[in-house]
Amino acid sequence: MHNNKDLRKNLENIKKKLKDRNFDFDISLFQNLDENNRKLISKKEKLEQEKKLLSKSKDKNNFEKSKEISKEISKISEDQIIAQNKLNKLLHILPNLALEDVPIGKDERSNKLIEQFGTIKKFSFKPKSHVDIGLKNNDIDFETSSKLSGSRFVVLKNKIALLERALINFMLDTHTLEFEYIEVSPPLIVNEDVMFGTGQLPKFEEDQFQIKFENSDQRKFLIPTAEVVLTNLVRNSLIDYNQLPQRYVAATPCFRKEAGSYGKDTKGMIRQHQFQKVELVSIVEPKNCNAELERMLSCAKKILEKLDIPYQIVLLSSGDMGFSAEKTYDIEAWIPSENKFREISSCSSCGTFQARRMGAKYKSQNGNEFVGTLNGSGLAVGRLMIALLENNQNEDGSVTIPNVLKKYMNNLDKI
RNA sequence: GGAGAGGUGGCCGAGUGGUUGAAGGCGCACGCUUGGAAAGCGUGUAAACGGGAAACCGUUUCGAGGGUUCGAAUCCCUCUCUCUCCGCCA
Repeated sequence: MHNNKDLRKNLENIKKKLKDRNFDFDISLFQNLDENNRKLISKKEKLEQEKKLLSKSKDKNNFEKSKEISKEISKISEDQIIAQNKLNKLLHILPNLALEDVPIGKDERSNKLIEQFGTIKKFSFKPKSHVDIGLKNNDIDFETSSKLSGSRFVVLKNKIALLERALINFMLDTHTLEFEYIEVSPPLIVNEDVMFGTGQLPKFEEDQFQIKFENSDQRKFLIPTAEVVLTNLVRNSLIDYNQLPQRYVAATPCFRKEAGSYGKDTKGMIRQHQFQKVELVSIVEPKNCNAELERMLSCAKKILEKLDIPYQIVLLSSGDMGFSAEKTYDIEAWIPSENKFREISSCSSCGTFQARRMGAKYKSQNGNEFVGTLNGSGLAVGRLMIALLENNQNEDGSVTIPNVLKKYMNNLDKI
């Protein structure tokens, strides 16, 4: 969410920057709604002041007049709330603006390759996909999952289930012990305003799974990522500056409808309605957002380096970034069966965009200011498992367990 | 699910109809004191929105929303959350 005053002052500039985010901002619509709203506010305030004076006078002769003003106020208030809602409807769907060093472009074709790590293994045989590898013992079982839950779910069994747990533990240990993230085990169901805070609502409601409780008209949602809960840990709060930065990590299931992606990645575990993800979130002073983004990226990269999986870093273009982001790096891991890199993490700085939505501030030296928020996958577990299985596969169909993972895998060398 | 008690500023905590945006304490900031620090003393310290170049001014806000009243933190209703006890339960 943007600052209203900034918006008013820099309309043309912001319109241009929103265009870079593929958002067509209607300036005159905004101005009409904004002016109408402000007109009603000042009208209301004048009446309120008048009424206040009358009641303070405690003069019985004024009481009738005061009653009349009350009626007028409630009528104008209704109009004002309607005007405010109309304005909010527009403001709430404006995406964040891209930082200066973000490449401008409509879509992923303008993304910028930053670096590559690791050497891509040359197989002496045709590498199998994770789906085929999982067919052994039926440990990645899509047949059963479709029976249970339909498409885009999976049942993992045996050593593959163990591998999932091992990867989660390995990542959590790395982030907590080496990088000072605080481990959190959060709720997976959250309130509507929490989803608003990080920007999933109102614009992306169709991607979310909604939960309805009995005897309540409140809507709740399954989290699409732990970013939602971890970032909102600081919602509606005022933090002392010496309590920053705060760094949180959580491994949670994530739930997504994946609306609009029908037909895409239908095979295998790449795109599921439910998947495990280890998520990193930082709450920082806004001036430190950039440094923290680099730090977060390096924490996520470290996981792939320890597992010796080749990856590349991509700086997303303005048009390819998520709604709340001001700058995003994707980490893409090498997938042998597809002969290409695929997204396994996305690390974003959101500046103060989410903090405004959440009402998250800190006491800085110059008064109370909104905090900066960042989030990144560290990493997506399902996709990491795919990368690991495929990159470490042997001709006989077995998969070699990397050294760092052995202690989490009951000391197995291979599966 | 039953019974009770609560939700006040960054935090704790007074406050039961009229300058209460709100005592007191803690915290924080600045100053004095000190060789330096701590302690001590003094001063200051809510937010949102609107107007203004700014100083500043105005309105709102005591969990949320309604109601009573000329006037509500204070009275009434609904909702919500927290705590305690009982029941049930992984």
